[in-house]
Formats: sequence, C-alpha cells, structure tokens
Amino acid sequence: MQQDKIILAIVDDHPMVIEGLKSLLKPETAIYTTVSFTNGREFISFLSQNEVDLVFLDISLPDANGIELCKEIKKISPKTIVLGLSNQTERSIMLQMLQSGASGYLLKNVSPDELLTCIQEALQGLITFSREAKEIMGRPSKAGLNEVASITKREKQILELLAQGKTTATIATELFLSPLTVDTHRKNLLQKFDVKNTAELLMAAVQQKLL
Amino acid sequence: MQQDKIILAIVDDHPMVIEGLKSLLKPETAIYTTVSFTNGREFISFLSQNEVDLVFLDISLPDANGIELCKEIKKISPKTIVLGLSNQTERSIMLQMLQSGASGYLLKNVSPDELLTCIQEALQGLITFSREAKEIMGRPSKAGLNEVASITKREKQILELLAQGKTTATIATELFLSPLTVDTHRKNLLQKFDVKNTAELLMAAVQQKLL
DNA sequence: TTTTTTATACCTATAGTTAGGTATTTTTAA
DNA sequence: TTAAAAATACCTAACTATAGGTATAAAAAA
Repeated sequence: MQQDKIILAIVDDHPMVIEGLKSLLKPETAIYTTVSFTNGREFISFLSQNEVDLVFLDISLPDANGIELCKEIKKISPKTIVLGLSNQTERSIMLQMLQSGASGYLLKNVSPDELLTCIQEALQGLITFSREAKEIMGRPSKAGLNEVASITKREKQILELLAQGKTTATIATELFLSPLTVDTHRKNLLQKFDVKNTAELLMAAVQQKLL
Repeated sequence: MQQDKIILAIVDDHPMVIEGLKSLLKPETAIYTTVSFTNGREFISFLSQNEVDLVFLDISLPDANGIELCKEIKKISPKTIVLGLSNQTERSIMLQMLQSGASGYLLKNVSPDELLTCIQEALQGLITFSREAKEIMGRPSKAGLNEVASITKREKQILELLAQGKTTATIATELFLSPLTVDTHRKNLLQKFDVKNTAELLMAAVQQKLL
C-alpha cells in the first residue's frame, strides 16, 4: 500500500447508487480507486484475485444476502474492511452485519462529508456509522432487546407456515409431525420472542426480517 | 417550452441517489436541466413558483408520504409529470401512486438506457415503467387481486391493535366497545382480505403496507 | 466419548377465535 | 331529505391456540 491508491469497492444493484457514490468520491480520486459490482458473485470473483481495502456492501442484492456475503468476504480476505450500506434501519439487521464481520454501517442518506469521515475512520481500524445509523444503534427498544431471536431450522419452518395462516393441524400434516410437536415448537417460539400469541410473534418476526 | 430545456426535478432523501441520477443524465444536459430536493416541502415550495416538466418522486421521504405528495403535486401543477422512483416493489404501492396521478414508476435498479427511455415516454404522454416494475405490474397475485383492501377507520384501528397481539377482550376494553362488536369487525376484516385467520390477515396487511 | 441442544411427543385445563348468520342505530354521502 | 355505509351488538356452535409443565430420542457440539 506504499504510495498506492486505496481500493474501494461498491457492491450495489442500483446503477444510480453506484454512480452517486462514485460522484461523491470524485474529489478524492487522488486517494481512492473505486471499482463497482452489481451483484455479489462478481465481487467475490474479483476479490479472489485482487486486493480490496474497503467495500461498501448493500444488504439486499439480487443474488445474495448481504449478511452471508459479508461472512464470505471476511473469509476470503480478512483484511478487507466491510461497511454495510443500505436503507435498512432495523437495529437487528445492523447488528447482524457487525456480527458477520462488518466494521460499520451507513444508511444511504449519508451526507458527502460523513461518507468521507466514515471511510477514514474505517481505514484507521475504527468502527464507524453514519449519523442516523448511530442514532438507531444507540436506541434501546423492545425489538432491540429481543434482537435477532435465535431460532432453529425447524422453528423457522414452523414460523413460515404460520405466516401463511396455517393451523397446527395443517402444519403437522405437511411436515409429517404430531400436532403436539407443532404445538411445542409454537410454544418455544412464543417464549423466544417473549410474546403472547401468534399475531405478536409474526409481527416481531417481520420486524426482525425473519420473514 | 420552445427551445427551452426540459426541467427535471429529483426528490429523494439520499444524496447519492440524487448524484447518481444527475450523473446518469449528464450526457443529456443539452436537453434536460435537473434540480434536486431532499424533502417534499422544499420541492412543493419550488413548484409553487416554478414550472417543472417531470419529477422523479421517491415514495419514502423524511417529511412526507410519496403518495400524498403526488396528489399535492398534481393539484398545484397538473401538467407536471410524476414518476415514482423507489425500491418499493409491492404492486399495491405502485397502484396507489398511479391512482394518485403518477404517470409511471421506476425501481431504483433501472438501467441508464431505460431511464432515458422512460423519460421520453413520459414526456410523450405515455405511462411508463422500468422493466422490473413492468413485470411486477403484470403479475397477478393473491395480494394483487386483493390489492389495497379498502378498510374503514374503525377496522384500521382494530387491525393495528391486533398487530400488537391484543385479544378481542383487550381491544374491547381499550376502545370502549362490546367484545362482540370487536368480533364483528374482525370477521369483516377476514372477509375483506379473503383470509381465514388473524395470522394471514396481518401478513396481508404488512404486504399491502397497511401496517 | 460426553455433554448440550434440538426435535419429538404427551398431558390437562383454560383462553381465544372463527363461522354462520341477524338486527338496529348512527354516520356519511348523494 | 333520503339512501347507503359504517358501526354496533347479539346468538349458537365449532375450531384453534396457549399455558403449565414432563419425558425421551436424535443430532450436534465440545
């Protein structure tokens, strides 16, 4: 990295976001080189053969889940700094990004000055957030307190079927289980989310993007 | 408009989307003048004293609901063409925009070529969509068939309390109603959304952005 | 290999919801 | 002013969910 430019990557499926970011970074082209990708697969392929100092990673990509992609990036290239860049404002989503190895999170309403400040902080090894993301992270909430309820594979399955309005009997038939087994899974879900009924459970799950 | 440039406005709370759109339109500066705003209020103020041929209107703005803003824009300046520009992919949202006077809808993953084509079509008085938006609009679905279920004020109230996991008895107490009245409203909601239970109802309502 | 977690299944009792209507009053729209 | 819509309330019957547990087997993690 002596005297070389810093390599910034942008991974976002919106051409206008990519153009916008590049435009905002244009005054800094003496310092940064930007490369852009509209899907995760292309970026992973590039990263396998090139060094990237920092990547702006959208959460929702057509071919990948940003959180899983983040893990993959850190596996392939542990030194690459990952900053989440999204419109997603749920604290639980942001936390999942951080848990997956991201060094920060920016909302897409970040101002040009903030953007540059966040890049600098990240390159200095600091965790960094855009202002509004900081506010969200600093805000305790019920959903926050129950953030990212950890549910098992079977529980997820049950949850998805409940979201389709299916009853215990129907779910039991579809999954080849006893209705009593389904009831136990449901009870466990209510306990994990600390809610009293299926209505509340589903709304919490939507809130946490589990559905 | 003889020999004058066409005035395009961009209303979006993301600086990088504004920069991106401007950048994509840069090759066409001989034809278009772009002005941009990060909130609805500023744009409405501008529109009251200036003529705008076409506006790209985000759905979610900090100070306004894009659908309501669309109505206001068409009231102040009926000749101004409104194109929705959002990440919202629900058909019901798109329809609400059209019902509010918009002449089309673009998703933010629109390509540069498509963007220019959509502008031209809109200026010619045609309804226009970006390709993915066209696909969504053309796709019949259960939710689509039940699009924007029209519910009354009281039903909305009941729906919101159901989404908080409240039971008929609790809702009756809070709204000073008979539990039997609440049950009737619930039954009516199930019929309007054509669903069988509250779980399904809530998921449909979330889908249609009623919650 | 052992421990922990997940999955499965069961029990009694109680609470809550949905289905199928009908009927009257109040509010809103025409 | 009249008609239509919304809101309110009621009825019987059946269905579904939740609460409070206990217990064993299988799978996964340590």
